[in-house]
Amino acid sequence: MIRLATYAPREQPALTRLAALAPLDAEASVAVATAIDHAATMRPRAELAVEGRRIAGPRLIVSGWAARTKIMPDGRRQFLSFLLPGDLIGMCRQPRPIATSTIVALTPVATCAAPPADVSPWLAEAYAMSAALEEAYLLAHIVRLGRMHAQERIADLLLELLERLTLNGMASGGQFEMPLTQEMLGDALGLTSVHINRMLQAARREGDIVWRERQVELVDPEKLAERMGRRPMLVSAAA
Amino acid sequence: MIRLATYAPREQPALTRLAALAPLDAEASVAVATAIDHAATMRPRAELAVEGRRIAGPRLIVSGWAARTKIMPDGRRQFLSFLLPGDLIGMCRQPRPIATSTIVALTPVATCAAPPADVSPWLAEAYAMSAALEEAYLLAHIVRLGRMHAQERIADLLLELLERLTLNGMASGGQFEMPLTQEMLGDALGLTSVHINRMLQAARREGDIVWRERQVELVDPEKLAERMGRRPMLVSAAA
DNA sequence: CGCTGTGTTGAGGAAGATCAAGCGCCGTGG
DNA sequence: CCACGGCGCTTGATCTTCCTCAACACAGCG
Repeated sequence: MIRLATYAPREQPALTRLAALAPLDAEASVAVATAIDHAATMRPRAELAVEGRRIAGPRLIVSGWAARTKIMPDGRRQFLSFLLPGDLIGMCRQPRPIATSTIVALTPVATCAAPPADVSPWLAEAYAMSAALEEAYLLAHIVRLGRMHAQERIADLLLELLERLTLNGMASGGQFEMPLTQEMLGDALGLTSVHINRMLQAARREGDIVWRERQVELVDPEKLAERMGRRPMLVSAAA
Repeated sequence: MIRLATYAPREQPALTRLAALAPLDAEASVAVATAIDHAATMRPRAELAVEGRRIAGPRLIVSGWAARTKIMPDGRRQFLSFLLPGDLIGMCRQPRPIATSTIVALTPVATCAAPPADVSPWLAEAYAMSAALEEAYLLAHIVRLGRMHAQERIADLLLELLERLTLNGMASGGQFEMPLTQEMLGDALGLTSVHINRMLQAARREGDIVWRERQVELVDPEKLAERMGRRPMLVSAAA
């Protein structure tokens, strides 16, 4: 299902992801690769976009993790989604390039200008797939928050992250590097970090996940996904 | 803020909304009005779209309420969003017209084919605004589910509905007709109908809302919005 | 060396779920 | 015409999940 095009070396997650979303031709691959060469990096906690403010232009995440966030007047914070290498930001086809949410870097993040879609129809296709996936993940997040218990929320989110990181080549064998703190996980899942901690311990005790030294392993992703009634997004989006 | 164009009679909420999103010219107004004349109606519980299945084409809600839903294998149900007169469905600019979620009619619903965007640049503009608003409401819903208490969720959702129904002319003076049952409200807000019931009573006791005979009145929407740190979506989207 | 951020643990409390029952309303069918 | 059943709303009792507050261990880092 996940195909690696000739021009998508494993070493470059952003290119790997786009090539997996659509079979990029040479023009597209070169455009993306050269764009990546001109990436700029930001520190953790830096804001890649601010809600209500104009966006410079569409950008591509080259490395690092970021999150779209909303902060309530009393300080409560909610992560709307995570942004991983290969994800696009500010791709509104709208005339008004206004950010609908604030985006904050969770780790050191490198981004580059996203090559315009008219470089190649395949690149445009990849962008379209990316946008469709993004919406699908937003909807999945609503279900998580609305109808899942703490343990389910955690498992479901980790499965999503595994899926996405597998797509861009940053995960394999159910294992990936996890830069998120338990507090960040809580802010994404509508829970407190204390509760996240306890539920993670339970999951570890039950042998579902192994988590040490910033490395997460989902012991049996298929079984876990089955238990949650989860299907891979790409299948449903591309079917 | 909400302007009524010459061609948007109060009697037609769908047209009213589109005209409020962008100043429609005669071509656009006529196209929409004639499309509305060919609306088809469906019964409650009928499905306007099914997740993973192809969509016939973009459609415009003419009257009635619908909801995007996800149902988990064990029967848990989550409403992703509500669809009101003037809302569009199936407007994916994607090559693949696949529904990302199931849409079910909550009341008798009339829909018509959405006039193509190239009828008029103003109509295209209205569609773009509509899409931007839809995303903004999705994000707001995530915050509701993730970080708000039951009472806040209810108040916030009612404020959103008031805002949207005011935009299409179906509400005035903080008052509108409410076809949703308490169970539907629960399915949208990630709560049980029992708890919705109790929280509604509390809100009534405190004088925040009046709800009888399918009519909802938010006694002081501005104060309520202030208390929740809520701003009108259109302002932030169009600023 | 103290500081800050992250993970961990405990005790107690509050929000919301679950289970169960009853009520009023309305459409349907005898 | 009335009995019936279904649906939506309401209420009570009880239980679970998750939060809050607090403290402490540990590591990296200036």
